[in-house]
Amino acid sequence: MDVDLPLAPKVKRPAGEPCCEPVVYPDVAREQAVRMSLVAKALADPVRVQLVDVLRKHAGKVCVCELVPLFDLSQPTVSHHLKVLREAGVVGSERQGLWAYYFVIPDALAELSVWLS
Amino acid sequence: MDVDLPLAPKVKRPAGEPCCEPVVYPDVAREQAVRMSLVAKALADPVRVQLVDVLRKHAGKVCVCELVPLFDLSQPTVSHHLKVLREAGVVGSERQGLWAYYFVIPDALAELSVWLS
DNA sequence: CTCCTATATAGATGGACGTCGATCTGCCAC
DNA sequence: GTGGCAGATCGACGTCCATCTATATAGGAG
Repeated sequence: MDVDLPLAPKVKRPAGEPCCEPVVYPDVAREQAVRMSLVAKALADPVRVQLVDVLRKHAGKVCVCELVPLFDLSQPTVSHHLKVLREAGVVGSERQGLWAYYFVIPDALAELSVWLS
Repeated sequence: MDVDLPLAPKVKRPAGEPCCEPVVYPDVAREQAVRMSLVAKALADPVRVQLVDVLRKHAGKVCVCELVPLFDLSQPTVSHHLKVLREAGVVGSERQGLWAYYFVIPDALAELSVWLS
């Protein structure tokens, strides 16, 4: 019962190699990482990337009736992807009579863009 | 049976508004959208964003044993996230004895970064 | 060889995602 | 009012994802 139990961590390195230097990681981005991962998740589908691409290249509002025939998808599916982008703050929408128009919100992509470059 | 079925599309516009102008969308990016969405999916988790952030700020190889204690996650979960990043081509790995070192592959983020800016 | 350590893999589980058809909501024309 | 149209929402289905525990692999120490 009173034997020496080998419980001490001891951190025995197999050789004299340092491996884990005591480098400090100041955790630069916790909330920032959450924000950027949400934008990345909104872009984690090729359809949504193409939707944003079309909206950005148009530099103005684009009617949904123009977006739907661009894809081999049903209208509800395209509407769902637009909703995902809108809830991520990447695009905005506006109704005019029967039609709905979507546009990009450039600031939403800025943080991720800066971090990537 | 021989009545006039109202099958003609007719595209009746509620008013004289144009709505859908005949703008051509040259489908700038189909495979490109797939590639970028795969990179975005790899970044669609805050843990993976922070992993890439740490690796980029270090500008060299970082041992896994340094990455695991940065998160409140089990070691297999961190290993899983590193695998996701590696399969997306965002990071690379290298074994030295017992330890494994990970590093960023900058070119993987270039396409998405350029497109975002 | 045996023990220990660092990492990867396997299997399970609860939850989220992409897609569809069907339906609902407004709006315009008549 | 009725009818029709654009778009959004709902419910369901199959698949993928993030996490865990448990186990496997592989290399060094003794």
